[in-house]
Amino acid sequence: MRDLIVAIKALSDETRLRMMKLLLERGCCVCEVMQALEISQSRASRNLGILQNAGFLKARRDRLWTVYYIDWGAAGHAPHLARLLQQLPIDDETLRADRERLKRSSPSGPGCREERS
Amino acid sequence: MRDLIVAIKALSDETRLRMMKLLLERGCCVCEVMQALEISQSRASRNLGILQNAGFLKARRDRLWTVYYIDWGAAGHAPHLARLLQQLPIDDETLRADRERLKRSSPSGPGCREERS
DNA sequence: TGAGTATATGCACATATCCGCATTCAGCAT
DNA sequence: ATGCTGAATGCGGATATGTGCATATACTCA
Repeated sequence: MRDLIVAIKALSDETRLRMMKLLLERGCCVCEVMQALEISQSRASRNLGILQNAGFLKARRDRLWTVYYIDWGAAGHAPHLARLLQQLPIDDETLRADRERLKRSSPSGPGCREERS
Repeated sequence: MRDLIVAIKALSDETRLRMMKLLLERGCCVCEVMQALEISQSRASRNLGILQNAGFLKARRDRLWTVYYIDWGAAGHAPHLARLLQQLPIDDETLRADRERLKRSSPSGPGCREERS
């Protein structure tokens, strides 16, 4: 039960829920996530780590970047929850904006190589 | 999205997860829940209230007792999550013990006095 | 090698969560 | 009305969580 609670708790935060909805579309590196959600680097990294630790994500290195993506083959309940989340129709303006910014972002886009204000 | 987060957060606690698994079997009054989970009255009442507020439960008064039960017709995402939780096979000793104590409990156990109609 | 870039992490702090205790509230019976 | 019982709640304190800042780490490339 402990792992189930860890998984649910990981989803019970707005930042991480937005991350999951984003990553359910496609894998992203940390800088893409921080651009899409307009959050700080440490916040992005930390919360991605929590999702990974809960069994939702895996990390793969691609040159300079660490790409996080849904771990559909993980043990435990995380994949079940991820699929539910994927099927759940959530009508939300924030999520739409995140998705929109993700399209415009890239691993080498502004915010990755350059500093933001 | 706010209501979804409230719902998920409600499930992200061990006490409340145990309550949900119990109530997915049958409706219970507060004193049955506190007996089955072996928790204090205030703890039971408070957490049942949180689950109700999140859209998972409804309360009905039956003479002296307040019976909580799953609200399958609730608006929002709670019923979806409840169904997932119901279908999720969780192999856990604590949950088994809770179920066992529930069978032995009644609204007239220690803390409750009378038989139920 | 050393500079540069993406990501991770230690720390401090504000806020949120959970609980027990005691009290209060609400319904039933006499 | 009074008394009894089940349930809800205000309060205080311990613990957990989320964040920014600064720094450390890991990796790439010249």
